[in-house]
Amino acid sequence: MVRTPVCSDRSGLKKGTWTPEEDRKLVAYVTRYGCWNWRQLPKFAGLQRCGKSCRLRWMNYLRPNIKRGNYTKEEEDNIIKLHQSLGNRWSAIAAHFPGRTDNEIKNHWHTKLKKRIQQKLDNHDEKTECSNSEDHCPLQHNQDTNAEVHNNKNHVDPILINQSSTQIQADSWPLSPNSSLSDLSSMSLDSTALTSTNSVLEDTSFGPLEAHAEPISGNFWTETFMAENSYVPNDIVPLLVIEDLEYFCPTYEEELLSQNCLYEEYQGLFQ
DNA sequence: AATGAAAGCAACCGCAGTAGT
DNA sequence: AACTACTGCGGTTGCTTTCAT
Repeated sequence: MVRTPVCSDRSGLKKGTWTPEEDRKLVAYVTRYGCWNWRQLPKFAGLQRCGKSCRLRWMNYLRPNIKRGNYTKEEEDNIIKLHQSLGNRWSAIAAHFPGRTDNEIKNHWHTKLKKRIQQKLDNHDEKTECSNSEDHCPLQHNQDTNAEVHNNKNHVDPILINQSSTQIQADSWPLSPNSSLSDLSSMSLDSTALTSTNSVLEDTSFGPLEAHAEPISGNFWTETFMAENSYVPNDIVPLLVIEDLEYFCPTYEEELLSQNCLYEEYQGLFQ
């Protein structure tokens, strides 16, 4: 059996920037059916994309609760600390920052933080002229040890051992790979995602997926929801799950209306 | 206003890890 | 144990935007 490439142009798959229409289709599909198989998903969602591309788009931009930009000083300091201890393990670093993606943190590191550190190093070198003793260059020393740490998968993150920062709560904030429907009510929506989500209301264009998708039932949504949304704030869970199982998606249109209602309710909680 | 350089960012690619058979 | 199918990760690319001249 020959494995077909996950990403291939031979079948005319599209590459490059995602259009709002593609976003809408992806959000609509994942919102309704979840990510049961990324490789098959584009076919059923009506997308001329490879599964990998769909996954990336969802994970980095369309997934609910994504935070974009506006890094706080505390976040940046923590990224630097974590990078010193974890090296380039961006997903591990991102796990400490709810709503941040590994890709964005990686980009932020390369475009901002790395330069900042380099400047500090340069300044430090100028002031101390510590060219021959690493004992006098602790930051440099830390960077030098990164490779060693990076190569040791069993390395225990010292920051995790004695973690006092509220920003860093690896256990309580795993970066869920599969946030779904219910998170829509708690997400900090970027404009694209919001547009896409709202547009879902009008999208009934899925074709052959019906044959493959799970029927929408309480179990389907409950199980998916509970499994995939461990980081939904506790006070939202009852609103979304316990009280609203019936209310939750008895039909597609009602489901989508529910999302909007829940989103509005959630917004109301914080006003 | 035009243009080239630099910075920022979204997306792609290839590899590693893992589950299933 | 060997192989396939799939997911996830990190490195990298290249397009777009911003800035400087």
